[in-house]
Amino acid sequence: MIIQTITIYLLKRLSKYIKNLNTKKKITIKDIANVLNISPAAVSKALHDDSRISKKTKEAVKKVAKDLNYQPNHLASALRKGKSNLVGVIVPRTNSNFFSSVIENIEEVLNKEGYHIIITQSNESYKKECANIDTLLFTQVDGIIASMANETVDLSHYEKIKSKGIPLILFDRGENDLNVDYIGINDYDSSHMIVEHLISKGCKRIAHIGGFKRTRIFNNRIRGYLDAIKKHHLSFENDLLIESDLTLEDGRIQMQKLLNLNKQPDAVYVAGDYAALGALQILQENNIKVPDDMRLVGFGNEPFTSLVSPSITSINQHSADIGKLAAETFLSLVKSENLKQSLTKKILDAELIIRDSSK
Amino acid sequence: MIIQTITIYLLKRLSKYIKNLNTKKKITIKDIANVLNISPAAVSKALHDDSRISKKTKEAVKKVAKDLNYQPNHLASALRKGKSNLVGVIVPRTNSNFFSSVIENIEEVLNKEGYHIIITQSNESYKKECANIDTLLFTQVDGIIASMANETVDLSHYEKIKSKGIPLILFDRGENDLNVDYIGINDYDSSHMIVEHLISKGCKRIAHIGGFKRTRIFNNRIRGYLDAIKKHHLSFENDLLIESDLTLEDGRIQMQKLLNLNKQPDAVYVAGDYAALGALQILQENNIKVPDDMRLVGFGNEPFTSLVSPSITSINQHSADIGKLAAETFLSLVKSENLKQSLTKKILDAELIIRDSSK
DNA sequence: TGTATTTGCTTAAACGTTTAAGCAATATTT
DNA sequence: AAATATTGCTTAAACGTTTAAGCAAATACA
Repeated sequence: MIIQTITIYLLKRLSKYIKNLNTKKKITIKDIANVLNISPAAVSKALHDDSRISKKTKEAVKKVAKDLNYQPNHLASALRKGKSNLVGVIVPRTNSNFFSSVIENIEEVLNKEGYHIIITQSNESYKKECANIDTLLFTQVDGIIASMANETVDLSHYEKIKSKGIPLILFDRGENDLNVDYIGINDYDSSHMIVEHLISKGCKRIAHIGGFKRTRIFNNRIRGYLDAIKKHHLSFENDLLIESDLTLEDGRIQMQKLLNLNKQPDAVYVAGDYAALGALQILQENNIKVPDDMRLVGFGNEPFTSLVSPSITSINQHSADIGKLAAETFLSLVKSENLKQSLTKKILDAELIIRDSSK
Repeated sequence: MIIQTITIYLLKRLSKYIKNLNTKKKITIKDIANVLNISPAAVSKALHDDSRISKKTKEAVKKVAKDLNYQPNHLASALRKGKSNLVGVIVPRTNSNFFSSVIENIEEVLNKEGYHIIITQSNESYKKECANIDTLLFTQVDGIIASMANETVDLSHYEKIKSKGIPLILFDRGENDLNVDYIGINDYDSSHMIVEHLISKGCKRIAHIGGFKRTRIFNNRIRGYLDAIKKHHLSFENDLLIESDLTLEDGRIQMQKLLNLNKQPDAVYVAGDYAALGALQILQENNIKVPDDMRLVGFGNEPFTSLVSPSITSINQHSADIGKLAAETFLSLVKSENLKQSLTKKILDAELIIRDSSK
């Protein structure tokens, strides 16, 4: 009898609030507290399964929260707790399978720990990268995981992140001078491996359409290429080493340049798969048989490399592992109280996937 | 003399605070207020150029803010003001030039009004799209501008946005049932235009590699194609109409299917440029001359369409205008007090860009 | 039985901002 | 000179949450 009375009483209070639902006023923890005649603090604790709240209260709170369609205000909790549970991710672009796979895995690891991610793209532009960092800092992210734009040489905007005491993790496109955690593959070794593979197939004039020298990873690939050439006493000509932005379009342009040489190469190693695809198109348009007349190797193991004909030999960068490691590095940084970042490199070995284009 | 004394006094206070900079404590307006011996309210107003604050105070506040490297806490102001100045953008993917250009223009328009954007990608996945919406609502965005994933049929997660009273604007991939603002091009007419262009070139068996029927825009393109075929009394065969996810890879696969038919088509209209590129690759690998043996038309006017040879005829979707219109629609919605969204379509006319592949 | 511990809450302050209201002091108008 | 308006601030509350501290009541322990 008494219980029934109480129930009816509560139902009345509830319906009063549900009526107000129409008038767009946001439901807060206070509203739930009012319905149940308990304090907002108790509601907050109940929603977070605090051990000092009775099971009965917890259930009641959760039921009312659901009935009222309560949505927690992230701004308020972030402000109070001093952390936003948001992590910013900056990539040059999201179109490549490599970056989107890294992002996917970052997200997977971080979601499990209650973090959400905000993705931004620099489009390889320094200016855009700065703007992205500003947006992320503005949003009060708890950390930033980034891969640098091609254009970036000045690092002051990254220093800004560090100076705010926010964990910064770099992957793929990193920079030693920043003294932060870095996750990547062994570009030098991978490059070396590619050249030796081509040499083993009898190639004598191996060209390299590389990325920009100023970007560390591309520089490493170029060094790996040069050292392997030197090691095997092959002739090196300046014309055979080309810098490129590694887009499909530029791959076409640079390949055409190589074909215009007096002495054409017998193999081309392109530091990116999209540019390699462009190169392949030009070769086919010029009726040059791949791999018979010219061997071709890409980098990145984009899905299409196995789909085109001939399929393109490439390097698998273990994007999933890189993403997971980056996220885990962030988590371990926020868990360790005294944030003092240092240059900690995690270098994964890459894998050469040999396909028709170099057989 | 007095001024000098005051200056020295302030410098001392300042230096005390600057010393504390090293101990990572965040600088707030309170700190600035302490340095200058004024109230936090005055600082806030000074930073916002309130007319009731003297020029002298404003300058002093801004100087100290800079010296202390003050960064406003967005969470606090968002909480207090009840708006985050953040707008969420959801796209199927950011790789296509169309979407990245739309995003760029959204950003340009919104930045001018003090808004920042958060980009999320659905990767054409319904599940991912729901997760994106949750992240954006969690971040308390002031509005959402979205283009729907291919997979999406259930609209309840979009209804969730509407029910929270947050402006929702759809573009390109929209859905009438949601009754919100929509910006797009006239897909039906564009499709019609393409078919008539091909007919004018003497084509009799025109195939269409289209998107998924369930997606409104692709359905419209299919209807435009069918109606144009019917209007000109061309024969229609089921085999000539194919559904595709419009990736480069699938373009290759579907083109191959068309080539395997007993009676091959003499023209192919592909509803996306990437898939059109894939189709072109297959045609060239099979030594089919484009446009002589087979005419080809794409959709979207991606930059590479003009770069490949033969260059590909395509439809310019006016991505910049779409982005600007979407952003402006959002702005006008937040400015109008009583947010009551209705199905307001802004349909732009598209433009057929005729290139070598259909000449 | 009395004492210590645990349970289940409440109170109140805090996070960093913005803003309505108010109040002197100064400037302008009559 | 008195009345009014403007300038330049301050005070205090608010946004919605979390959390340290505290306090009764219930339970456990000796």
